Amino acid sequence: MSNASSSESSIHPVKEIEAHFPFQEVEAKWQKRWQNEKVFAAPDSGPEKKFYCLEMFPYPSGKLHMGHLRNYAIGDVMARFYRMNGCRVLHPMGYDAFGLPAENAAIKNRVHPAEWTFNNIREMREQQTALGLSYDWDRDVATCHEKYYKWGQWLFLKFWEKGLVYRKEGLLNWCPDCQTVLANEQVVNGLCWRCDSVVTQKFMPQWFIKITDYADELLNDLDKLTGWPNKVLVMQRNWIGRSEGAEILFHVAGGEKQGTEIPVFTTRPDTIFGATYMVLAPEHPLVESLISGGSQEAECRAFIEKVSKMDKTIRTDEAAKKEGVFTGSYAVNPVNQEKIPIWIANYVLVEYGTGAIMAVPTHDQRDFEFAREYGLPMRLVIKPADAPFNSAEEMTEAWIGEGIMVNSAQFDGTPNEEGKKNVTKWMAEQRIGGATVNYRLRDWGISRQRYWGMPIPLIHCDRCGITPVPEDQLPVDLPRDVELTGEGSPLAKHESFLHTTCPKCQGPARRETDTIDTFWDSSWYFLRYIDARNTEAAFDSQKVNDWMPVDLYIGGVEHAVLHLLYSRFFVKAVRDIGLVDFDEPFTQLLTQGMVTKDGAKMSKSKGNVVDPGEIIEKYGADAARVFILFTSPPERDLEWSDQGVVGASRFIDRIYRLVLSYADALKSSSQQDSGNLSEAAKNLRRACHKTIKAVTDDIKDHIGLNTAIAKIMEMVNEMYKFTENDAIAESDFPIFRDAVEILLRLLSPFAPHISAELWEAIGNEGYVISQPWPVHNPDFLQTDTMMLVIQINGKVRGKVTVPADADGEAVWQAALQQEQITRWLNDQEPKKKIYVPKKLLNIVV
RNA sequence: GCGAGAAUGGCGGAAUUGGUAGACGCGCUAGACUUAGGAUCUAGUGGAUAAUCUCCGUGAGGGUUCGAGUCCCUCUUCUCGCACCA
Repeated sequence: MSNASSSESSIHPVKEIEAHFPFQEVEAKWQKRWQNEKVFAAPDSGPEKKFYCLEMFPYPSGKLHMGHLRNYAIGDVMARFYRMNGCRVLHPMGYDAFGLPAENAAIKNRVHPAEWTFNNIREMREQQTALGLSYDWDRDVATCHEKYYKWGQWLFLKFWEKGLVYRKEGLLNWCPDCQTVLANEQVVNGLCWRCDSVVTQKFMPQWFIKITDYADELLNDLDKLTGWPNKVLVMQRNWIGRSEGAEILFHVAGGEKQGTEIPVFTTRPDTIFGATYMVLAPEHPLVESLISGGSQEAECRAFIEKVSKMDKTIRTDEAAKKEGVFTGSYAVNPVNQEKIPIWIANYVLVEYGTGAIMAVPTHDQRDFEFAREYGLPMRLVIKPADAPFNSAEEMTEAWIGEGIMVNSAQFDGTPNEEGKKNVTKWMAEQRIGGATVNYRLRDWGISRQRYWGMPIPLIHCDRCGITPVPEDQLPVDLPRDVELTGEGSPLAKHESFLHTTCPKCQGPARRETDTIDTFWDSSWYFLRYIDARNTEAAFDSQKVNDWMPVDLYIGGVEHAVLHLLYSRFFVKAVRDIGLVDFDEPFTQLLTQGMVTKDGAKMSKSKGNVVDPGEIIEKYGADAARVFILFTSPPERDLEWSDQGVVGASRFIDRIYRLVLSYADALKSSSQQDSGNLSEAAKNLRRACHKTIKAVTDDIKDHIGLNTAIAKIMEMVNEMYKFTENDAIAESDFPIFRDAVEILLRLLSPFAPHISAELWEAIGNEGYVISQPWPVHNPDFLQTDTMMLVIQINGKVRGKVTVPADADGEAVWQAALQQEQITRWLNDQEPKKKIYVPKKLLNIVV
C-alpha cells in the first residue's frame, strides 16, 4: 500500500509519541470538569425519549469491590450510550446506608454507626468518582439520612392507613448472631442471608406487611416482565408458590375437643376417600389440647421437644427420616364419617397450608412411607389404567399419576382430574370444604430489634392502643446517644426515645422500639432519586410517572426474591395508595455475573480479593473499565486476570499513541473529503462504518459489551494498518480524521477519559460525550467485489473474488478458473450446485 | 429428585442464528529496536504432519441436511435455583 508518492502531499505522524496514556492527570482533569459543569445532571424536561439507568445502590461497607466496579461499569456504558443517542438520561447513585454492619463496627471499634457510615460513603463516593461514572450527584440519597427516612416513615403510615401493616405474635426466624428476627426471604437454606448463622425459631410479636395481598398480582405480572431473565422469573414464581386445591374441614371425634374443626389444605381433593389418618405439625396450636391428659401425652411431649430442638435445615431435608407419634385423638373424615387417627409428625410444617394434612398413603409418597413405617391403614382410591396393582397391599410406592376413582362412593368411575373439581364442588355444597388457593409466600416481617435502622413511626398507648405518629411530627428521629452492646434492642433501653405522649389522648405512651427491615428503605429509593431534594413530599407523582419505570436495572442475582420482590410489591402498593400510576418498577433487568478469582467468588476468607482501588491507581479507570467489560459478557461470571488488565491498558495506550501522533495534523486539517480516495482509504472507511453498525447493534440488542469492545479493537487495528507506511496522502486524510472521530465517539462510553482528552487534543470544542452517536452509512459498506467460499461436498476447497453483483453461474465460472477446484472436481460433473448469495457455492459431486 | 443454564485452543471468550469454527484479548514462540525490557513494533500460534498438500477437530454417541458449534434423539459432566409445599 502506498498512500503517498511525495512528501508534499502526505501527512506524517509525529515520531516521538511512544508515551503511555497519562491516566492519573487526565482522568482527574475530566472528572473535575464533568462535576463542576454538572455535565451529567438529568434534565426533567427536554428530549421526549427518556432512559432511566439504574444500578443497585451499594451498602457502604467502606471500599468498592470488583462486583461494584463491574456493576457500575456496565451501567455507565449504557447511560452514556443512550445519552449520546439523544435520550435524556437519569443515572443516579446512592447508599443503602442502614444496616447491621455499621452497628457491629460501632461495637467493635467504638465509633458511632453514623460516623462509620458517612465516612464509608465518602470513601466509596471518591472511588466511584475516580471511575469516571456519569452520575447526577445532585440526586444522591443515603437511606440513613433523616431527610430520606422521614419519607420512608411517611410511606409506612400510608401503608398503615391502607391496612397493609399488622402486628402478629408467632414463631419467627431468629438470627442469634444478628440478634434480630428475619423475614422468610432472608433465610437462605436455614441460614441468615447476611451472616450465615443457623437461624432458630423464636416466639415473639412483630410487624408484618401484607405482601400476600398482592401474591396473585405479583405472580401474574411476571408475564409482563419480558425484559427480565427467565431465571429470576422462575425464582419469583417458585417463591410465591401458588397452588390450587381445596380446604377441607375435619372435626375432632370424641374427647374433650369433640367437634373442633381442623381445616386441612390439599391439592388432591380427589383422593379424600383414601384419607386413612391425619397429621398435624408438632407446633400446630391444637396439639396441646389434644394430647393434654391423654394416654399419649408423655410420648407426644417428648417428640415435640425433640423436633423443636432440631434445626430447620435438618428437619426439612428431604432425606430426613419421617417420624411421628399418635396423639390418642381421632378425627372424622367429612365425606364418609370414617374415624381416623390424628398423628403429629416432623414432615408436616406448621407454616405451610393449615399446618395439618389429610394423609392419603396410596397417593402421596411421604404419607406412603410414613404409613408403612407405622403400620397405618391404606386404601386405593385412584386406579390407573393397566395398573400393576389392584389394592393398596400390592403397591410398592404411592401412585401419584392419573387414574379412575375407586372406593370413592358416588365418585367411583370418575377420572381423577375431573374428580378434583367434582369433589370440591360437592364438598362446598355440603359445607365441608371448598376450593382455595394456597401460597408459599408469607407476609413480610419487617421488625428488627436493632438500632441502625428507620424507627417505625408507631406509638403504644395503654388506653388508645397502637397509634400512628401524626405526619407533622415526622420524622421520628433515630437518637444519636445510644449504648450499643449487641444485646437487646438499644432503642428499648433509651428512656427519652421510649417515653412519649399519645397523639390521641396526650397520656403517657411508649414508642415502638423496633426498627424497620432495611429492605423497606431499598424498596423505594429509585422513586426518591427522581425527586431527591423534595422537602414537601416523598416525591412528586408527576415526575415519578414521567421517569419511571426504570428502563434498565443492573445488579446481582442474589436479590431475585429479596429486593426485587419487595420493590415490585412496594410499587403496586403505592400505586393503590394513589401515588404512582404504573405497575412494575423495572422494565429490563440485567443480572450481572460474579467476579471470581481462582475459580471462586472473591472473599476475604479465601484471600483472593483484588482491590479495584489498586487497579485504578496502577492502570487507570479507563483500563479497569475496559478490562472488566471486555473479558466476559455482562451476565456471565468473570474470572479476574491481572494479565487481562495489562491487555486493556495496552489497548488504551495504543489509541493514545495513534491519535496523538497525528494530533497536530488533525487539529489543523479541516478539509473535506475530495472524493478522490485510495483503495486503502475506502477500506478504512468501510471498516469504520461496519464498526459503527456492529457496536451499535451489540449494545442496543443485547448489551453485548464484550463484543462491542472487540470490534472497536478491530477498528483500531485497521487504523494502524492504514498508517503503517507512516504517511497518509493528503487526499485520504479526511477519511482518517473521520475514523479518529468515529473511534473516539464509539469508545467514549467505555473509556470516557481518554476519549474526552483526545477529542480535545485533535482540536474539537466541547465534550465528546455531548456528541451524537455515530450513524453508519450503508453506502460506505458497499464493495465492488466480494469474496466467496467454494465448497466441494461441504468442505472448503477454495475462495474466489468476484464482482459484487455476480450470480451463482458467474461464481461457478470463477471457481472453474481455479486449479485447486478443478483438481478436486477431477472432471466429474457436479450433481448439484448450491449457491448461497454473497456467502458460498457448494458443489456436490 | 425437579427446574433452568452451560460445555468451543494453554486461558477469557467470538461465530450475522443452518453457511470459511476459533473474531478480539491474554499467554506462548521467533525476530526488530534497545544499556535494559515486565515498554513498543513485526511475524507466527487448535491438533497430527517435512509440508502454504492433506487429515482430524466445538463434552460423548447417533440422526436430519448439499452443509451442523448451531436443529432432533440418547448419554456424561458442571453451575445455579427449588426441594418433605400436602
